[in-house]
Amino acid sequence: MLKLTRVFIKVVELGSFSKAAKVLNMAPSSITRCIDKLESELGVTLLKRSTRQLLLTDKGHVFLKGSNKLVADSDYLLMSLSNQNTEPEGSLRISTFESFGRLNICPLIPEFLDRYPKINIEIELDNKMVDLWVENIDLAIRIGIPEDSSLKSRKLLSNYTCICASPGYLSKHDNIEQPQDLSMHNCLLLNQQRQRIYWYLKNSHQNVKVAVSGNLKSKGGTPLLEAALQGLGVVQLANWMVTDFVKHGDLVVCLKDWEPLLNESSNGNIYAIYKDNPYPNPNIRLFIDYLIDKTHNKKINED
Amino acid sequence: MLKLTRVFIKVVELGSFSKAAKVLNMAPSSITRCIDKLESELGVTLLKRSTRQLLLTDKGHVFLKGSNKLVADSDYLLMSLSNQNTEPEGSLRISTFESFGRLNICPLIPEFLDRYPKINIEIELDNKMVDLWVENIDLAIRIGIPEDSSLKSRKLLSNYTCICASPGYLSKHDNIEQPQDLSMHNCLLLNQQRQRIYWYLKNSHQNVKVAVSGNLKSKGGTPLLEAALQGLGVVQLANWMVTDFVKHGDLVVCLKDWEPLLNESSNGNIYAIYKDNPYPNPNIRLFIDYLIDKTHNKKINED
DNA sequence: GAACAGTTTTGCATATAACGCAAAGGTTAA
DNA sequence: TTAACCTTTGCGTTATATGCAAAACTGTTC
Repeated sequence: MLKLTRVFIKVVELGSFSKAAKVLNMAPSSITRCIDKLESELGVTLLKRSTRQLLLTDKGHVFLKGSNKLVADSDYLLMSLSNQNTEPEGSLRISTFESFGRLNICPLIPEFLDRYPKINIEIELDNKMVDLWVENIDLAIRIGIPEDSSLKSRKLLSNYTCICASPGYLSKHDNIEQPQDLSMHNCLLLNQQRQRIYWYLKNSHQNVKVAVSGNLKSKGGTPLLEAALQGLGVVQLANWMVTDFVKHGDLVVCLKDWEPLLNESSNGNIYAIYKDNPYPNPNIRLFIDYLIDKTHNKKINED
Repeated sequence: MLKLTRVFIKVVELGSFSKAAKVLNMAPSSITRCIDKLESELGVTLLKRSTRQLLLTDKGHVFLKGSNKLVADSDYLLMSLSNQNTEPEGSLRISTFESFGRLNICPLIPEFLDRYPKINIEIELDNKMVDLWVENIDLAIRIGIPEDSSLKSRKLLSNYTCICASPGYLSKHDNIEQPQDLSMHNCLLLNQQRQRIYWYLKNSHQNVKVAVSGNLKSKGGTPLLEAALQGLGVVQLANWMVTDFVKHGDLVVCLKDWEPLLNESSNGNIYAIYKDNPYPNPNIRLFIDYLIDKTHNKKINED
């Protein structure tokens, strides 16, 4: 029942069975069955379902409120069994991609360690894909959800991007008025896992995919940002990286009527990834909750 | 997990796998497996097991307390989904100290159950200090307010006491004309949590504390009352216990110009104690209101 | 120390539940 | 009306739960 309740909460949170299925690494049909079973056990209808939207019933609202508390109490109980009202302590090994770690995670660590001085954090900023099991990483911060079913993920924030260049670059090169124009520009390319050769954009009535190329590639955004600031080319970077530069006029957003995506279907979200371990290090949850709290309250340059 | 938790609670309550199996209509081996699975999921040992007895580990105690709360929350949530504004029903577990429960609570129960026939009451009369969370007691009746901040209390009535002895005892022993005289008498002592060795009295211009001793001690007032009636000694008991005996001359109040106290500063009040639970069993409030109504309208031998 | 009675545990076979794939059906915006 | 996306259903496979019977364990009594 508690597992079913967790599924229900995730479904409501994402407003979709299939989205919840992705996050929970389950098939959509299993989500359907879980909600069916929960409704059957409770004897009430929780959701008015359609393929396009889910609506909470009145009883669904009542149950959601109570179930959030139930799950929180359960989590707390589990945690109190491991910590026994002691001050959180122990180690936490974190891997995060460089730019996000440097700009958004590292600044949050001192306050966390002030709050929990007995916790030791080991953090690596690098842009290679790490195997959490092999390298014994407790927590990785990544864009997108890994397909590895032995890992769990929790969304930290969305990862909106924009395509921008410096005023200097734009004054010396052809105008960029539509996506295809990017082909004629030096595009600074983010390498992730495989070589990126397309940028994807969408607006209100179409999605396009543009073949792009350029003379600078990097797995992380930092070198690309620096190159763009110096007028080397056009770059697609996350808003949390470039917002301040845009504000100061060091970078100009191009193709404002289009939303750039990170792959064919989405702009990618940033997730906390951790091992699906029946005996998890409680500091993992502690740090994730801390991050969620910080990201939700501060809106780390998400939009 | 919730199902496993319910099995655990029943096992602890009955102190036996096989007894729990009978009540839950399961095979004993299934109980073993449920507890195995629960311990595995939690990563802790909850019970030291032998074929003759089960002992809760420290972590088992922690888990028991939290699991009772979890199950109560879950039950409340289920109940709030089904019927609202319908006839009160469900269970109510009450613990009260023996003498007060026998004399003042038990007589009120039949009328309460006549009024709410769908409620089931389980009441225990005993003088040990119960942990409401661990023993899953909905409502305890006690003298004084507990220091446990997870509990709430509501005053039922004051607890005036008097010091008395039987005429037979008094005719065979020295007069009791001032508090210090009590030291020379066999005083029947109420044990609560720690050994009582003083009686406290006050009048219009002074408070005194008298060291007393005697050859009979009990946690509850009933054995002391019986011994006093038979001339064994002097006793300090609540008025609601002795008023009728005083009226019939079976007991004589001593030191009428002094008011006996239960501790250094007060005579102690009687409180209804219940868990500070955001989703309380509504029957608790119902019963407390009923008790308040009865005690205020009837003045249960309060003075 | 041995016998005994009651209890938990283990091995095993069977029953039940969970799960994902693929196809069918439903919904809504264009 | 069509297309895209989503939920649902049928089905086969896999995983888990369950009870029976026997073994092992525990504590009391003689």
